[in-house]
Amino acid sequence: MSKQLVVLDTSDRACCVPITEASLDPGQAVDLARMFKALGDPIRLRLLSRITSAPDGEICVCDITGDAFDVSGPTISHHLRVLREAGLIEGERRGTWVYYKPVAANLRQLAALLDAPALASA
Amino acid sequence: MSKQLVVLDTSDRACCVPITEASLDPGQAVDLARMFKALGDPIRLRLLSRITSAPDGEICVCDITGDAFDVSGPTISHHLRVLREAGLIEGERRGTWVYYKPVAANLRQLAALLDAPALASA
DNA sequence: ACCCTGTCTTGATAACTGTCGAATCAGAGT
DNA sequence: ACTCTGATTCGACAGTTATCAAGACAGGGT
Repeated sequence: MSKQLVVLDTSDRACCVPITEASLDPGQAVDLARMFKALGDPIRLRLLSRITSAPDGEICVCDITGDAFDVSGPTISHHLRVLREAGLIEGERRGTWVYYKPVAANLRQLAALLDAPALASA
Repeated sequence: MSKQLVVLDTSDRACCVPITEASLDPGQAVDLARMFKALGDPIRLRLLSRITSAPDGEICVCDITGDAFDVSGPTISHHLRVLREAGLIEGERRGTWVYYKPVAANLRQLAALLDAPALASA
């Protein structure tokens, strides 16, 4: 269960090249789009923000459920699953609680793709 | 017609702060999510790549329709509209043809949000 | 063995999205 | 005016997604 995208980076340099540099390979675009799509929801964006900004580098689900998020527990769980299957976070159960932490490599890959020095003048 | 997100940046510093730094404001999350969602489709990602990597900084729709994209004209048009309404590109008609170019400020804002130095160790 | 709390899965439903064909609009050139 | 080409909008349909309530699973404590 729990298929999970790890780092893509198949052809050593294909990853981490800004979109300004060349037309995106169709196959790569699918994987990248899955990650961006996972970010394309306000609740997931806030969840990821909470996770990445956690002091210990990880956060307990118990600290987000029923909090400022006005959605039910299952819905939170669903969004965490989407983020996890997109490869943006990863979770681990420790006793009663489940902890999530970001997958930095993939987050940085997205940032690099959008970081467009050639666009500085627009 | 054609509502279009320009730069968000309402509270001078709210923009461009990495998600690692603080929990995202719910209102901001909505606007940011709309941009990420626009990137969350392989065809749109490839379209944006073509637009941002165009030599002249802009590209004619006539150069993408019926090209390597195996979707119909109306579908291309639909995706361009989504990108435009998200504030990632902007279009202009010149005579018979329509040209699109990226909105660099908003693209850079997304990159900055994901650029997470604090995550370097993961 | 039993419950209790935390988290996830299932099943259902309403809303949204991607896609196409057909129709429409915008300009340019006879 | 008419037509031709490029681009968009409209209407419809299949597939996907967000959400919740109800139920299931995992571990810890009594």
